[in-house]
Amino acid sequence: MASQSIRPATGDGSNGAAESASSAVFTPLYKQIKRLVIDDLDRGAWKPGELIPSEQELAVRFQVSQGTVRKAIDELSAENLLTRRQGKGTFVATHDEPRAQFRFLRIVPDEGEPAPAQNRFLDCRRVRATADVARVLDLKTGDTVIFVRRLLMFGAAPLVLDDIWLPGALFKGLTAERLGQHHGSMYALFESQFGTRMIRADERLRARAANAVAAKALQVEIGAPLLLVERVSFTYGERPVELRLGLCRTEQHHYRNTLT
Amino acid sequence: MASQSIRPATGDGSNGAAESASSAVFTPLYKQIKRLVIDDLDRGAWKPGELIPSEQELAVRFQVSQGTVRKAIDELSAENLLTRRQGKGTFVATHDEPRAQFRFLRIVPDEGEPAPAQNRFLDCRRVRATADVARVLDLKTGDTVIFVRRLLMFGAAPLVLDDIWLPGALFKGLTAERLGQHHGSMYALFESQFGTRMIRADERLRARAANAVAAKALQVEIGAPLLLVERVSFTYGERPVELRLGLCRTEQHHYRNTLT
DNA sequence: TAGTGGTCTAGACCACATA
DNA sequence: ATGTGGTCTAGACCACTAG
Repeated sequence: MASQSIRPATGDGSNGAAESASSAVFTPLYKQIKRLVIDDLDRGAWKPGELIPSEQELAVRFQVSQGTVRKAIDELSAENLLTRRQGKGTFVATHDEPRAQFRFLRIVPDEGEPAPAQNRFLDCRRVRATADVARVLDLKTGDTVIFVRRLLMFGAAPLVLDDIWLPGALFKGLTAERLGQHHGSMYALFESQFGTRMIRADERLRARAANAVAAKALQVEIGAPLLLVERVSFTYGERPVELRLGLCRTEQHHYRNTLT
Repeated sequence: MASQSIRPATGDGSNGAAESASSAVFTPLYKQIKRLVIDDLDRGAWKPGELIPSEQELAVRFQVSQGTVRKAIDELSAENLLTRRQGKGTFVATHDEPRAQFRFLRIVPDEGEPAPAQNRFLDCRRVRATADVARVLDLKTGDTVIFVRRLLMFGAAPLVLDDIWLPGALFKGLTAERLGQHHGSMYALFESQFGTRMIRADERLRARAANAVAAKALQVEIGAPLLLVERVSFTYGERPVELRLGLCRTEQHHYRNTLT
């Protein structure tokens, strides 16, 4: 199965693949393997947290050497789609593992260790997508989307007010109750209960004065400076699946980032 | 040269290195090679932009296979310390190449392409390090540091006000004049004229109300919300070499980030 | 044509986890 | 003992650059 233009095992070291006619662009074998594995992940052949076949098994399946499979998995591992565990095998990455806990939560306290935050869900309902929301989520204006308003608390102190929009088709049955019952990050719930895994996000950060709604929720004065985080999250295939606008107090916390 | 605990070319596939006594921790050969190359970069054996020896030559020098050198260089390339160019060779990365131009400049316009920004240097002088500055830069309180105040302009509009502190010992002779004469990024000047290359930076972002100084420089009202970016930059060996506090207007621009 | 990095293979052995 | 990923080698050929 799943062996499109992969080379037919010639035995020499040449690349007998990715060549159909004349002006075909050169695509390395391991990139093709990578693509096939991503497609399998996308269609849910293996669920988050599950063990995928061994390198040797994939090598046989795809009719390439183990080293070529290895290079493909190396990249998928670097992109946080897969997780390697020596002696055990290779697993589909998940938002549950503590290692990935703060990958999508960049707000941390100025002093001390990042403490676990509590969610308070202020709203959760089905609405019609505005033109803006529809454009970002690649939907049509008026399509059903789920709107969630969440207050993130660090202890007793309100820290972030998030407005979140999700495609209704992917998140049927999402309610404030289910959100409240779940323990762990929202993305962990999304992947385990709705089969949608967030693998990348683009963010835009700005400073913005608190409006009335934000001021009340975050317990600051109207006009107080807040950090606005606009996030679009993507699943496999660069498909956008979440729009999130977060307003954050930054007197005792900050958004951390590393430039490399 | 430079062949410490590297294996003495046994010919089999085993790892004859990194083993001195009994409870020695295992360190892969390619990690050792990587370390040696970084040390060479640190001591300036090859300057930014220069060609380093070929993989084959390094393999002979270090008495390992080309594949092992390759893996070391792969990682250094992924960390932006080296740049590979097929057919040409491997080069020391530099802040001049347009590819790396926006690696340390995350402020971009909401609409349209990132336009080149102009610098206006408001101040540049030698001062004594305060306790805070000394701690961050790993100096002693009272040590000489260079203080630079810069206004970053997008066209005629002031965008970012940066206060920058640099270790005096590393940047002797840095003046507003030399800063003004140089075309290109500050980091490009630092690496070409002072031999200090920034390879990583940690940032903390907050929202903050404009004070009198910032309001005047950025042409906003006092109290207007600004994005505060606190940056500590590092050179080889995790040595801090720059503290930067930037205040940024974000009505028409934003700080972009990608979570992966 | 020669030299560089890029890909691919085959096989060996090491480190780690589990039974 | 077995199976997994992790490292290392040796050698071949491909893609790209430049003299």
